[in-house]
Amino acid sequence: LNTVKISPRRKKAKRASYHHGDLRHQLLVAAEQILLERGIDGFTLREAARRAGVSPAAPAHHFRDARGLLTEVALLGFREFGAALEAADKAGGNDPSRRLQEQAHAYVRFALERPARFQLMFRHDKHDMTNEEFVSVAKHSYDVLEGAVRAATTMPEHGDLAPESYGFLLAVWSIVHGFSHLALGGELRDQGGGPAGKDVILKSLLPLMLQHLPRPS
Amino acid sequence: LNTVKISPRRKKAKRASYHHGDLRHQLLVAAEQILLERGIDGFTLREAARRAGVSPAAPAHHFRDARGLLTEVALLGFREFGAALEAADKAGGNDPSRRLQEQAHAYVRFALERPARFQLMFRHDKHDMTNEEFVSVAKHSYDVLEGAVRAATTMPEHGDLAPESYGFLLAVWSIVHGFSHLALGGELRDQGGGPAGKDVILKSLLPLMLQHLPRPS
DNA sequence: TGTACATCAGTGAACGCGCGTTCACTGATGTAC
DNA sequence: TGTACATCAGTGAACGCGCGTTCACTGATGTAC
Repeated sequence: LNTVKISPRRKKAKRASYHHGDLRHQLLVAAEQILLERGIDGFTLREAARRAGVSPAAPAHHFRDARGLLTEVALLGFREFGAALEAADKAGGNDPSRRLQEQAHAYVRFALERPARFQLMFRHDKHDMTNEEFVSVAKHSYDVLEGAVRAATTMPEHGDLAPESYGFLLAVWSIVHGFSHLALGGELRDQGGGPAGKDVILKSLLPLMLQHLPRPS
Repeated sequence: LNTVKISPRRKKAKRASYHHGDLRHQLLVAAEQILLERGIDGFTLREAARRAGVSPAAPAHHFRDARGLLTEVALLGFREFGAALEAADKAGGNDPSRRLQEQAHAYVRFALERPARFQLMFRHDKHDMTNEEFVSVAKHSYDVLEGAVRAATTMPEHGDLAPESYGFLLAVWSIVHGFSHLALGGELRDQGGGPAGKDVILKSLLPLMLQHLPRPS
């Protein structure tokens, strides 16, 4: 009892052992906080180490380098993103149009709720594109969206996409991606008047926008 | 004659005078080259000075600091961008739908032809938002787009935008903005198969996408 | 047309900064017997 | 249950780097008379 209480080297909550035990995870958490607070270019490996309460050399035992850590954050982002799209797709039931609407909504919701991850996910200069797992997880998100577009345009599940379907896919992808970027970039802050917060935009304007994207024939 | 030819301090083409004479402009040119080659985060003021053949302290006589230079680049970008949108709008004649299509096309074309400017223009963390001229020039581009949307949705030229019109505006803006970002981010490189270069996308897919954005009522 | 002088637009050396990464190290943990 | 030893996951000091910016300076240019 006493030895525990008097044990040296406790600063805050206390770490029972010399080894951190959870450092890898905590570095990822710290990275995401930094991305949020300072933006992607404000990220530094040293700051992540600082927040995890560890020396600047410690992260090297868990990630090859700074880029390796960010790649992992982006990978986790795409995992969650893909899962969100899949869940939305399921929520759309058998109606291809609803599946698409749900996915579009989920896409924007993810971007607004996890801005740090979302923006990092598409900053290819910040991660390691030779990481096969990352590439494949990212591809999967794309496939989920493509699946709903195939259904909406009555295409078979495999084989080349017809040009019209590809155009349609691009239209949907562009609109949700563009809206997400505009919103995160603060581009919509001024215009539009009214009491519009992000929720209002999501709940009333997104459906309005999607009205303009009926599925072809 | 002789004095000119033998004049010292000529390195390459020759500068007749001690003063540079065109430094401000050349710094802007150099900045844009750097943005192109190294991306926005690869820009440094010293590198711009280096390319202009001048000491690192020289730029301070023309721009407050590094951010000031980038703000100027972005401002020039928005000027050209706004002009391109206006020209496209005029090219659409009296047909609101065509005016919109032309503007959308011009939007994407600008992004693909001037990627450095375009990406910088929307990176608010890199420029000085207290610069009134910058803000007003940026606003003007938005107004040009809004004008065509008003016409397309039979709204008066002034006064608040109806919610449906605003949704429509957001849809058009999002789609061209999103497409531009996806293309510049290399997101469309792999998928889609076929011989698709950027031109193909622009000429065949953009119209396809816009088909899905008929004007309301 | 000259001349005195103010201003302009450069130089180059120096500053302090925080960064990513490397290095030799060491105490803690896990494993084989 | 002990013990010997390999491996793991940290430390902390140090490295070299390029950056933005400041400073005192100076030669070139423009202006007033």
